[in-house]
Amino acid sequence: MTQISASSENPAERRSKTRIQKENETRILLAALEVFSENGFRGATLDRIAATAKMSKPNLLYYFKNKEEIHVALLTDLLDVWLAPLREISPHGEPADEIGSYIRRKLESSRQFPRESRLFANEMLAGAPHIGDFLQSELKQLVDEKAAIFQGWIDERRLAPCDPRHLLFAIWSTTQHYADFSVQVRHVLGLQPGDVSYYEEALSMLETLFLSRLVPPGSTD
Amino acid sequence: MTQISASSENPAERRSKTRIQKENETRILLAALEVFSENGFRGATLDRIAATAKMSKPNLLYYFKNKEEIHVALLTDLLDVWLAPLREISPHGEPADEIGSYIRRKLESSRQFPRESRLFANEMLAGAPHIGDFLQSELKQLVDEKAAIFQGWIDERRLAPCDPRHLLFAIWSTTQHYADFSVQVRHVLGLQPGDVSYYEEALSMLETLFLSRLVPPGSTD
DNA sequence: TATCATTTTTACCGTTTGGTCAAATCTCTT
DNA sequence: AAGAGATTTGACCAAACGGTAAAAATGATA
Repeated sequence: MTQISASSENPAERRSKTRIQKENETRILLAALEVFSENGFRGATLDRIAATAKMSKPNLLYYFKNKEEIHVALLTDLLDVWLAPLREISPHGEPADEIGSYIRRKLESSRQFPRESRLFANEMLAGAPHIGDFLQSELKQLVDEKAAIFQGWIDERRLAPCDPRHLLFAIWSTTQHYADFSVQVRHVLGLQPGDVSYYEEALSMLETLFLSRLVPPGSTD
Repeated sequence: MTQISASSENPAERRSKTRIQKENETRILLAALEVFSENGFRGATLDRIAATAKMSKPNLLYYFKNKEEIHVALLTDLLDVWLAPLREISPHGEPADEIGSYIRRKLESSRQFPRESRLFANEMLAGAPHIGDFLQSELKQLVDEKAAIFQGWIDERRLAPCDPRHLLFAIWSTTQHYADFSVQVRHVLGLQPGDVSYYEEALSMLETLFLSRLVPPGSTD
């Protein structure tokens, strides 16, 4: 009697993945990330994903049963990456340290995972049809939790009075901007297509903005 | 002899537009803005634009010769809206006033034209295939000009030392975020789909962030 | 009201798209 | 080396896609 393997003809439902299966799923997801992050869900095509993955379309559909399933797999992976920096914010540190290191983590995430960031941005622009539930439940809950930390600091006069959730929005937008709008950043700075040297200047700017004072006290202050 | 009208069969090339033509072009552009801003150029379809405009597809193509021409028309209109707030920055005002009013203009622009903002964002995410030239020439030039103003203020110690162009990036990202990521903002804040009441809190946050001090001076500062 | 230009519709075309199927090939184990 | 299972491919399909042609309907004007 041979070893029992999953009876399903669908490789995704098999108990343990083969070497080839692991390799190909990785290749597909990488190619899909490239295509989805540029054109969004509707603008992406299976043909382009297959071509990018150097694989025939039916072969691609042997590993993922349809377009949506690939997209969901990418988004699922993405959400962990997206949340990780936020989770690390601690109520026990100094506000300046905690906010500063959060900004650094977020900016580093933009540099390391620009396509993931654009995938997320595309999903937002489309009205978050696939991750609306996540935003309303998991993310909202985590934001509420971290906002409470900020509010504690505000009450202790260790942070300027402000809406903590909007402070988070400001950190998200400024850091993600360098991934999502990298074309614009490069064009305006006069850099070459692949050049990402602006991240150091970006960090410097964001630390000035969030942790020190941009406009000195003056007559109109 | 009857009045000479343009001999072309293409309504776009006629000298003066008829009432119906003006109405229908407006309807089409409005519908196209809706569809393009949600799904990007590739993700949008003529069928959906036609349906949104309550018009048959061939009728739509009677006014615009193809999909790209509609997109170009939208982007052309958009760029003026996008640049307008930036142009107004003056070297003669106080830094805090100029930056403050620029933020207010930008944020107001996000509130009034969220779909235009998302259209722009979609174009960026796709790698700016249609407006890359604009970014490299017109926008870069204007940014350089305004950055020089900021640099002047920095030299005069009226603004903290920072890269002026990254300061502009920070203003762009934070203000546009409220249009581009409005779904996320609403979900995190627990607001209803149409609710845009967060713009007042947003302005308050951004004024605190850019014009005053977020983290008070402390031991770790 | 007759006329002519403008506008709208119906019917269509070739291509692209998401996806299926069965046969062929490959890989791994015995 | 053989058999079973895993993988890959080519041929195909229906629907959606961008777009066209020509006729029909409407509007403006004399």
